[in-house]
Amino acid sequence: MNEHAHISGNLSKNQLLVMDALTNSDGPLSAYAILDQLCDQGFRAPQQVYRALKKLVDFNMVHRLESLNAFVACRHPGCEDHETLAFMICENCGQVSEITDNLLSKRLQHLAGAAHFVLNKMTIELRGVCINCHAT
Amino acid sequence: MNEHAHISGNLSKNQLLVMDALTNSDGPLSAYAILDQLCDQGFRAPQQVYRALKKLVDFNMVHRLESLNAFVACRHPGCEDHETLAFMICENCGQVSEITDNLLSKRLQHLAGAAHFVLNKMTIELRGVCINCHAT
DNA sequence: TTAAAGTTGTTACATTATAACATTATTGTG
DNA sequence: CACAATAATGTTATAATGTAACAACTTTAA
Repeated sequence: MNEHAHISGNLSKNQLLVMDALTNSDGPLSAYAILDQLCDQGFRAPQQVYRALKKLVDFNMVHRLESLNAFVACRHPGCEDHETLAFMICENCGQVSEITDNLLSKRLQHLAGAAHFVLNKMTIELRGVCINCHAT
Repeated sequence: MNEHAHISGNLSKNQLLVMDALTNSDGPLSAYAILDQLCDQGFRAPQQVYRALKKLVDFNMVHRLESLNAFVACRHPGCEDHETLAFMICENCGQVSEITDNLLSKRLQHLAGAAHFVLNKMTIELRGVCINCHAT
């Protein structure tokens, strides 16, 4: 699989099945929830899900939400040119929205730089209640 | 247990044992690593650890690192008046340092506010290599 | 064509976390 | 003090999440 694998036509069978499950879901899914859904398509063991997820995360088509132990399809507009930085996760309805913000990114890089800390990865997850769920 | 429980004299026996284990550790510990350490003191089941951890996290004496599934004693200077916002986690030595930064905090609140998202909790974890570990 | 890399299937196991129930200890109030 | 309410503890069992390891098959590229 080459560096253009993020075009879904290049995905393997299992990768495509897992990607579809996530894309068709309203919100994040756990690996085992995906496994349950894909039993009909022949999935039998968690490895089949985890292996596909690993690739999809590598391809930046799927994000892992650390605070939920769950995975979500990338829904950021313009999936090619962005770097998703943060997530807002509604604790009521489960909806996840992605944040790309240059000021935030710069500030975090500054803080790391000031500490001479070489950044590999940033995990930023905001938990709360989305606009639809606190409509009074 | 009242709102002054974060004074360690007010901790229960198990809470104190778990707190000591974390305080004496170089870096974060998993719940089961704590359990192993405390077998000598009579700990037998994970619940004993998880229950103490829950309280210590409530008291803001311990932080949970979502990206590690591990716990770390609060080492932020001036443990009374701060709100730890973020963590830098060295993937080489395991050291964790805490970040309190007003600009970062304000930016995140602004982003949430702009989306009319009511913030409950922020999880910000920076993974990388600390200054001691990339000394060339 | 054939070696390398990628993908799949499968069994077993490791790690992390919670449910549920019974009991004991501590605290605040009349 | 009595005693109700709250907090803490001990324990067994189970749920949920994630990996190791091995064997086979498929695709890719020289």
